Amino acid sequence: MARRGSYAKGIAKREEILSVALDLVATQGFRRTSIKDVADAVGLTQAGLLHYFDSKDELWVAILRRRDEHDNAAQWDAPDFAALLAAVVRHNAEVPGLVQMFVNLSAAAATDPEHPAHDYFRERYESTRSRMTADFRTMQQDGRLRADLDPEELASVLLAVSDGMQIQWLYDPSRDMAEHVELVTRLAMAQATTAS
Amino acid sequence: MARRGSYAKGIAKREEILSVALDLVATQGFRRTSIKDVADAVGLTQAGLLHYFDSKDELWVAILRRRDEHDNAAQWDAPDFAALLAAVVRHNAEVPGLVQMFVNLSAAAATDPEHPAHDYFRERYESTRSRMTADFRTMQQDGRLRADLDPEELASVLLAVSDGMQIQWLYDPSRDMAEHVELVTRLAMAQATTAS
DNA sequence: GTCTATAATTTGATAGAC
DNA sequence: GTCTATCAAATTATAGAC
Repeated sequence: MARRGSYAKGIAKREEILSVALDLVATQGFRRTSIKDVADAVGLTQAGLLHYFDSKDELWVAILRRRDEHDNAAQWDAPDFAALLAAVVRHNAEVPGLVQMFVNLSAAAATDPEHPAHDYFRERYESTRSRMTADFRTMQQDGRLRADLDPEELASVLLAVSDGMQIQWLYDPSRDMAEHVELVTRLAMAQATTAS
Repeated sequence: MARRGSYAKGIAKREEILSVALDLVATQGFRRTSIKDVADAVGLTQAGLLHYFDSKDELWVAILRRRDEHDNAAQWDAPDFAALLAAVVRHNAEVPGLVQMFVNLSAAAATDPEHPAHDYFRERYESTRSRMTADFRTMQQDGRLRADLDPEELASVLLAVSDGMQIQWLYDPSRDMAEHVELVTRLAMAQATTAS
């Protein structure tokens, strides 16, 4: 079934583009990667590639969205929320292309409301912050999290640490992003006596 | 003295360019501001403006450097380091052009070693981190800072929170950057019982 | 010190054929 | 679904005159 017209092929090609683009970004840098580079790498012309994505930025956003889906679907064997966040961040270090893309796009879209990724990021910050906030409230009721912290503020802070460490990591890959995130979660935990 | 050739005038014009550029960025957004826009605003042609700066990115970096100088020279009536950092961050909210510039350039330069601002940022992260680290060591000796924290890690984290909150603030200006930074410093202080 | 004029790309996007 | 051809185009950067 579905022999020609080949609906499935289109989907597969789209997927291929997404992962090849990601590799290219990781290899030659986000800003040095043009839509034409990606097209060449998947054996298409630039115009051919734009058949799959409306614009360059739409392509980048599609990659970010796919990452979100994977992250949400993944089983992060994490005992608690702090560990989960650290696990995600730790995983990011394995995908430098995504980090580059995230850092650059979130900055570009932040200062331009017309940017194709603006809404994506605004909504992403809002939704992850509110999801984390809810988790933190529960943890406070369970006595696992310090009661004197504002849950929403803490959520913001953790997102900020994670974003900020990505930048520092890009300048100096020897810095351990996950470890720094864990430092903050440790401080936020109840009876945080800290184990080194 | 110095009537013609007018050395002083060149300096003044340069200063004028720097501050007009900053205003433009704050008004119309970093990515929407071209070198020609700045030239128009100061009554120069684009080529005329490039007499003062070697390239567009050099102009941006010059603005950032000037900010650093001012910040370092300023008297931030701050009792301790935590308050100082918060004061700087709080001040940033008054200069949206600088925040936009910082966020965009630090991201762009992070993923491109050839970027004119790459070295500036790498060195800036390194030097501020090490200065903060030294401060924290002293504070630990004085018993003002929790002894179980790695001073350098804490320094990284605070820079990260500050950078990360700038991004969130650009997406949602109602979030208070300084307050979030203070949350972390509070947690790091010795006997952090927190006052709301 | 400032301008005119122009180069030099690069790169993203569209129209229409196959 | 993919290509050819072409546009749009915006900038940045440079050479050389005044």
